[in-house]
Amino acid sequence: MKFFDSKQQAVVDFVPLKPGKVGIYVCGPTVQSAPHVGHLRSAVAFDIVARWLRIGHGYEVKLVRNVTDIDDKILVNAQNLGKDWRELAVEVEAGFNQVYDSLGAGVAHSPHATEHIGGMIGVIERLIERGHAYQAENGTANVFFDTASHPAYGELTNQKLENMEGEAIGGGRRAAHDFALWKSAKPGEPETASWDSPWGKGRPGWHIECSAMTLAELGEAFDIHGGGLDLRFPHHENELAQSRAAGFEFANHWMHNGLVTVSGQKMSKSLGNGVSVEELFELGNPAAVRYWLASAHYRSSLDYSPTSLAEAVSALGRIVNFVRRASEVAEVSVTEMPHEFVEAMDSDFSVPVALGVLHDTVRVGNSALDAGDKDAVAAALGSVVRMADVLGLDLTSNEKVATAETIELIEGLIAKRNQARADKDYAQADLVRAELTAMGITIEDQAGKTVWMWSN
RNA sequence: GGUGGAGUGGCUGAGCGGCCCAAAGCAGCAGCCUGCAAAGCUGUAAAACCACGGGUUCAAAUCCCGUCUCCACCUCCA
Repeated sequence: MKFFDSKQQAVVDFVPLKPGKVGIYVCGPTVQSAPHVGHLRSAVAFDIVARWLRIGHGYEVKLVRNVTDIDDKILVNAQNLGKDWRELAVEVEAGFNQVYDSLGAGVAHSPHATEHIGGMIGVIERLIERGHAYQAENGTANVFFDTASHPAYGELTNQKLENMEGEAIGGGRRAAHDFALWKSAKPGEPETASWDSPWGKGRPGWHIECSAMTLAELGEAFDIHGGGLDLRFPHHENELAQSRAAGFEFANHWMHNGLVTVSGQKMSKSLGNGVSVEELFELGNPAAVRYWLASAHYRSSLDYSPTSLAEAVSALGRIVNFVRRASEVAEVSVTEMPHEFVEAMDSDFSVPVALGVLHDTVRVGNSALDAGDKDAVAAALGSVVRMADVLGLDLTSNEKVATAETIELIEGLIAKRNQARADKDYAQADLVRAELTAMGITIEDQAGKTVWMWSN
């Protein structure tokens, strides 16, 4: 299989460093405030990558997504809310996890920055020993990475130091592009937000967290480092520089997912055009949201609009409907995935193409249903279920989950309507149907029976 | 100033030298099915002349050159 390596800027054949095993590290959220759509896109994109490597290739995949739980913004937001920063971090993280889980994009390994302070100090010490980092000469505990000492700096984003805009020199920084590895504790900050280090009390810089956590979770060399396109610079560039300067192989490949836009513009906190997760879930169930998030290639930008989400709801509904109908006449059998699907996934995770194949299979299956060809139905069903599994689409999301009383009520209404139909009292039948519709229920008259499901 | 990416039907969105008189989904129209619907099937319209102008090639949406427009990154951001 091949995918686009965003460091090499080329499509490459993927060969795991260790046969049969794949290590992936994806930059997770800074738990400062509630998740927005961009976080979801990244999570779903890399979840699909991991699923495909597992299901499609049988690799043993370790997918790590970190949690940055100490950061300037967490401290500021906590202070504004009048609560302990650690409490805020825990709360926000719980919110993230709930959303990730509902989308089927939860992760088994989620190291926290605050659990790896020791490892970060270790990497920093190593960098100082090797002459790639220095403590600020202004008497603070600040430690900076010395970009001038690392000629490869800029290799990830193909930039030259002299062309880059830099920060103002200050705080003991020697050069504009040197970045903080360790940040000195400042007066007024909570005591709990600083740790002892050889350079004095302080906390880690953002980039060093990931270098230390990849090392702890995946070792000195691992297969894929992923994250949103907006993290390429400076975050990933700096991570790479640190880890390489410290003598580690680091990531063999890099993958970056495209951003979510609104009317063509990047969705971000700073622009204030964020669409909340709640808003999304009002328009579609989690499976439909996932479908939508996957509906554009992971490297393209994905433009948000209520309409595009509504289309995802309909498109997914088509798949769900097929599986529901097919399941009534056939068992899910273990079936091969269509070649076209496999090829699509193998060529840079072309999910949009894969979805096209999935829909083609659904249409074939629907035709088989109409023709009463049970073998063909079973084949299509098995195939669709497997493909949906690869993409992590939950096809049961509008199954009849309801209390016994509700079910009884619904079935009573359906019986009432069917009696009216039998009596040819269609006005009455339509009234009952309207009642059901108002309850959020859609019904389908099939040969000899009427089935119901939740609308949407 | 530097580094990348993108412009394809009404909408979303694939394709990236010949299988493209361009996938799939959504939306539309007609027929079948239905008491009517829903779901589904079948068929189908529109100038999709693939941003624009040149070029290469037997062959270009796909390659090259130029132009325009848009986006991202170079400050925190998935």
